[in-house]
Amino acid sequence: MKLPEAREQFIQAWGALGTSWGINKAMAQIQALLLIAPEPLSTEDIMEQLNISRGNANMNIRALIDWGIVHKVYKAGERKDFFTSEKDIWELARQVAGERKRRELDPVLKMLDQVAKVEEDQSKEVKEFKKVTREIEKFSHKAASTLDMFVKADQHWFLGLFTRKRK
Amino acid sequence: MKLPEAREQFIQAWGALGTSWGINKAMAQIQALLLIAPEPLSTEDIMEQLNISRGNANMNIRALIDWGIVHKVYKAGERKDFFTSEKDIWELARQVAGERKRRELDPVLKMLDQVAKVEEDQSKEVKEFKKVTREIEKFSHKAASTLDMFVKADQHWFLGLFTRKRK
DNA sequence: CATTTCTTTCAAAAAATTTTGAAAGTTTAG
DNA sequence: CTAAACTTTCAAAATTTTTTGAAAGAAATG
Repeated sequence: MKLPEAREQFIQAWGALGTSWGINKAMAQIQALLLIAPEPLSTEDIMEQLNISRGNANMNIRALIDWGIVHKVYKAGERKDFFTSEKDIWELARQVAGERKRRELDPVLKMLDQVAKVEEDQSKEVKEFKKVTREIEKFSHKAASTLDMFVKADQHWFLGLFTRKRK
Repeated sequence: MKLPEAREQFIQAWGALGTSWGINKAMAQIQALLLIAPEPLSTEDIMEQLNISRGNANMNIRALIDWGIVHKVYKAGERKDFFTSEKDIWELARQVAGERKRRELDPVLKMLDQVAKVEEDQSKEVKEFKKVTREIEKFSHKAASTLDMFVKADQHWFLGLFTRKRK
């Protein structure tokens, strides 16, 4: 297999994966492109390689920067902005996990806290509602602290966790 | 807070959460509704409570059944189909994790295996491509086996894993 | 086996999301 | 300060996804 074909496959698959995780295709593909690029790329490089417009490229580069996984790089003697992706896959995962927790899990926790205030009574509707939401709350707190741990942990700890012999 | 308000909040939030994880709103909301319903609901119940069409309800109920988290229930003396959600949140998480692994992670592993065949040469483009994809492959295999473990594990094991004192 | 009840399908419509590109804004160089 | 280089914005267009609803299909009833 030749590089251009492999590249194409990689970028397509990364885009598709992004899509099923609620990340738009262009954003995922830009990230894929930057991941495998040995040097930082300019907006124009990205536009050309992925066949997208300037506006689209600009918007999604900013979104990636907001996620903390793409960085602006200044090249000496160049006026353009250049961009690189975080290349350490563990760091990438940590960053994404932290952001998604903050953006999605934290609001759920807040909602669960709110709905926990529903008045207790004898109806089975309320009983079931309370039961289920309480369980989700417990689970979510567990998930939240697991994620926090992952975000703070070093790679070695996490790797060791699952290879440790189970008694 | 009264039940109808809490219900509404819960269903809305669940729908929004689904949306940012690539699950359509109706599907997530149906699941939320079934989760907190003390008794199985019919398609009509769901249509009424969520204000959605018959086709929409039917489609998404089937999708939830495909995911293995909603089940058909036969009620004695009733001709209609009734539906319940899996209520154990751990089982729910396991089911979803297993399905997403199968649908999304496995194809990525296949793609990585494919692109690993790219011809080695001296260009830094190929070198970087190989380096990054190899790292992603290692990470993905780790993720895959962690998910497999989670899917097979009992709740207690997983809970214990993260509360165990770290040395 | 005809009728009623219920479920499924799917083309068309609606809604949501993404993309474009041109104009406005900013920064840098001379 | 002026012009050129570059970046950002955003309304409109394109695309994708979701939803609708009516018609066709199945299954149960009497």
